[in-house]
Amino acid sequence: MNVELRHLRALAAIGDHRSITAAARSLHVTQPALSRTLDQLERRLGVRLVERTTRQVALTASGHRLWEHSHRILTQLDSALAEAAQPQPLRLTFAWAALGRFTIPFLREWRARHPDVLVRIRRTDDPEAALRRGEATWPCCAPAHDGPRAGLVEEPRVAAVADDHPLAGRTEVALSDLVAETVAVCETAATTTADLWPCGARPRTVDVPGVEEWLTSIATGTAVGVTAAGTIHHLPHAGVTYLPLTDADPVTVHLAWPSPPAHPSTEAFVELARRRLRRA
Amino acid sequence: MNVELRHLRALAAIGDHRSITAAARSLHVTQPALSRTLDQLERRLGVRLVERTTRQVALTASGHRLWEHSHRILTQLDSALAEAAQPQPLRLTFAWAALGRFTIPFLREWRARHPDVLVRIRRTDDPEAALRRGEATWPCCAPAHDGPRAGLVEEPRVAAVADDHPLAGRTEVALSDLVAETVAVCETAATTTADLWPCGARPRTVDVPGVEEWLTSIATGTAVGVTAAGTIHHLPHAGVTYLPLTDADPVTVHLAWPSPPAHPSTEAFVELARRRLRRA
DNA sequence: TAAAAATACTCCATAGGTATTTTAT
DNA sequence: ATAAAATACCTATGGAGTATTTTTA
Repeated sequence: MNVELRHLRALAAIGDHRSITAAARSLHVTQPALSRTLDQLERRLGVRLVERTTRQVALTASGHRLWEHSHRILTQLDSALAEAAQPQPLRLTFAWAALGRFTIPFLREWRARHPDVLVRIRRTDDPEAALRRGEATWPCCAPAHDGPRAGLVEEPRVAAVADDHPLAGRTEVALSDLVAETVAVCETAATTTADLWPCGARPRTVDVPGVEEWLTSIATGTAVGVTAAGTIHHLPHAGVTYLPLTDADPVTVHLAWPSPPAHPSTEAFVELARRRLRRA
Repeated sequence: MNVELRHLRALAAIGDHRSITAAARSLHVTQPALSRTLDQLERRLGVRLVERTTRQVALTASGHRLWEHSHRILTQLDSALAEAAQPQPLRLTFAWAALGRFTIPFLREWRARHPDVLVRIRRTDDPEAALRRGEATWPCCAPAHDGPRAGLVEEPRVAAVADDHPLAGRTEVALSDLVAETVAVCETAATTTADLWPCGARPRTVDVPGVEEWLTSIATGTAVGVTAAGTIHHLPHAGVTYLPLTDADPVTVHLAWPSPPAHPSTEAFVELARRRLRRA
């Protein structure tokens, strides 16, 4: 059964007007053409859809169902096409901290230079997956990614502990202060693992599936965390205190993008990021 | 933009296979044909959907969105057509009591004689509207309907009062017992109005929008109701007591159907109903 | 250089138009 | 008798095939 959109449009209009002539007018075709289109649809489905005499046009049970479905499907198609025809936003995905304190100024500059290319920034627990699917145009912080990427700003690391944790009163901590703790590590987008500590003097770790669970386990005192300083600005932190980690190497924030680029402005975006944020 | 289903199918397959040649194979068309179809779609939308070189095919941001939407729309279309191609159930709609105690035996006989024509029976507050739309094939109890109809069984009327109403202890009531009460009358599908009482000795009435509200207003003691005896079997009646109404004329239950009939078995159904249920 | 996409061209299937006939009220 | 749907016939658009060229990894 080789049904085409014109068949759906035909049934939709005929059901609306309860008249083939009137429906034909509304579709800007002639009455015989529409008559044949309806006949075709019925033959291809093997079902009577419209009960018609020269005086009266009425939908059958099947026709009524398909009439409703046709309207729904045509509406969905219209919005899908309208959406596709519009310029798509450049999607930027991050798990922890995007570009830290540089995020806002950088996006402001982008907007000034490319006012027509919208950037939509969204947090997700698994930016690598979004990158692989080609869905998110731009995950940040993807150290394990083997596609094209650019190392940008360096962020100092900070420790995250519960507000009522013994360390919370300190003004700063060292790696050695955390060895006796349990450190929460995000499974899909970790910025910090036990490798940060010298071999032999590593804390216990516990895997958490996402940022939400990472924060919760810290706020409840189940674990402590280590992350990039930018996280402080990008995540809610009720019940969590962040402290500078004095002796840990900084994190390098990477920008990664799908190859080939899903969005036409990809190259321009990378270029601007490189110019403004390289080893800042 | 004159997009057709073949464009959606093309994009769906190309997105799946990430190759025009492979997608063309799966669609049983040649590679040049599919190449042109994709090109057409992009031109008609004015948007690049697939970033392609001779070695690599990848969806753009817009292409990815439309690829997903295409799959969804095509799936919906398939099921809509499959549903339409199947024989539709004969829909029977009622507001209060269908055919009362005859409903089950009658539908059993129908099923024995027409095992291939399913009957779906559904309650609604406004069967007349369903009938006008041609959606429900068969509302019952439509005394005001001016289309084709058949008078079938006669049902005695009963009074409905709250369990804790003074009349609830009686074994039967008369119309005069209800004159001092407020009678709830359904706006869209009333079987009983104040006309039932002799002129000059009529009770106060209150309009309710549907059966649900009718039951509630009775159970809470706000009003009492009068309906056909079949209602007792077809409606839940927590908190409501039904009593025979000794001196009221019985209700004639009608069968009404859309003209022309939406379902091909309409005539057969009416005929059987007439034979079995006329003035039963 | 090899594999895949794009282009050139040809053909014919069919959607849609005009003219006319049939049908139901 | 009249208005609307169905049928007959014709035209031309454009979708799909074959053959070939172009491109990139």
